[in-house]
Amino acid sequence: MATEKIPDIIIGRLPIYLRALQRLSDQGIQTTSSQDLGEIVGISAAQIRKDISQFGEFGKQGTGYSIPYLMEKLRSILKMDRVWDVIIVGMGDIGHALAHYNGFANRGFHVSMVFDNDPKKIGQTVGDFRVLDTASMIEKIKQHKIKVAVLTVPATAAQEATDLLVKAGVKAILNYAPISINVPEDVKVQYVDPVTHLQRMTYYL
Amino acid sequence: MATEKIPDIIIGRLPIYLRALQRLSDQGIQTTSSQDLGEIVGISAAQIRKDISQFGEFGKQGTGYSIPYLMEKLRSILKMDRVWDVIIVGMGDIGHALAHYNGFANRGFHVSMVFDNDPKKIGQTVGDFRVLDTASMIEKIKQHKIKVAVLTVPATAAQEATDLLVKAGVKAILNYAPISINVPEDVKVQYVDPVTHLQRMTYYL
DNA sequence: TAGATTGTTAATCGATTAACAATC
DNA sequence: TAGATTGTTAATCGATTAACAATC
Repeated sequence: MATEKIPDIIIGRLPIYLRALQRLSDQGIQTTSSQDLGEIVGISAAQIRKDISQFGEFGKQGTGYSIPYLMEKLRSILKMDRVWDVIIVGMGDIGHALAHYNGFANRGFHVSMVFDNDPKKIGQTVGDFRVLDTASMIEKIKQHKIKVAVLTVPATAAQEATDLLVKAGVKAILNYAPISINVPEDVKVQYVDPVTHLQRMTYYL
Repeated sequence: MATEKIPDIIIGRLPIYLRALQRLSDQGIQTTSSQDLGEIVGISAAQIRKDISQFGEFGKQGTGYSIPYLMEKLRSILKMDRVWDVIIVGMGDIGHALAHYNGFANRGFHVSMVFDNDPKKIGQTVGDFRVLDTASMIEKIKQHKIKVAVLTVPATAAQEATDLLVKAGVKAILNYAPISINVPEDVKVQYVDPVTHLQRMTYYL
């Protein structure tokens, strides 16, 4: 164990472990090993053990890891021992789909508001939400102390929307717009662009 | 230059460069440097030069890279000098959103068919598509020689659908189901799971 | 020419793997 | 106890960065 700085690449694997553990847990399985887990997620057993051991000794020699215990630890490490309020910015098709997505609730996130700047969309209902005006976004974010946002605006609007989010105090942005966005160092961004992901694979075809 | 095996991590950055170049090109810009490009995408200039130089000498000392020329080269490397037919499997909210997404066409992908196994959805119209029965999927994939699929089924159906895709000859799967899927070595998978991506960031909050 | 920027080398830094003592 | 599996070390492997000669 060592609580120095943990590489980002390790942090990136923890949610994958957690997801697999949740799945095993749903199947009523109580215990797993680095070997088992590795086969499920496609990562070597040695790496899984090394990753987990960065945070403590959560396993037992001979028997492996208690799934509920390891999940609790991983959740706590990832700050998933609470529910995070999230906003969705941009009510196009993807924004709609995410507003309806029921996979957030039981995995630690709660969509609390959705925004758009199109007068035709503002005030309309999407799923359980009324679409709010982007003009009021900074205020609303500050009011609710929102730290996490999902960006589903067109590429042309992405940087402008990002700047608003940053100004309001958002520290984590999941960006569905197909463009790189610039943020201060203390703001994290993750990119979801179907085309970019597809292009990563066509090289090998 | 060296045409040995190129690391996957480099291949993964090329689509990001390409996307940024497209954007510069749309703005009428003809030339860029590793410095410029690096600032846009948040990657060091040295790394960009090194990545690009794996494939040839595409720049000019003193002036940098011709954007049209570099784009052409990157497209060719990524096999984006053609249009790839893609199918979407699973017509839930995300499948719907992707079926309507107009960002595929001008970036090298063409959605050719969409599938679902729900009798209520089969035969219905989604965007420009008629929803086809998953039961006919293997046959249709073989017939059209489809190599690329987008998987937007529920987690519980993901492995089964994957097995069908693999059996039919699909070699690249963009998986939106929140679960790790197992495929043979010669099949590539990219994962898109909003929750996993969000959890990668909450650690830092 | 002078200035700018590439492509590439060598050095550094970081991540992964293999192996095994410890121990449940 | 015997078998299994962890946590950790050392070795290997790979990626990034800094620096600069080459050259446009």
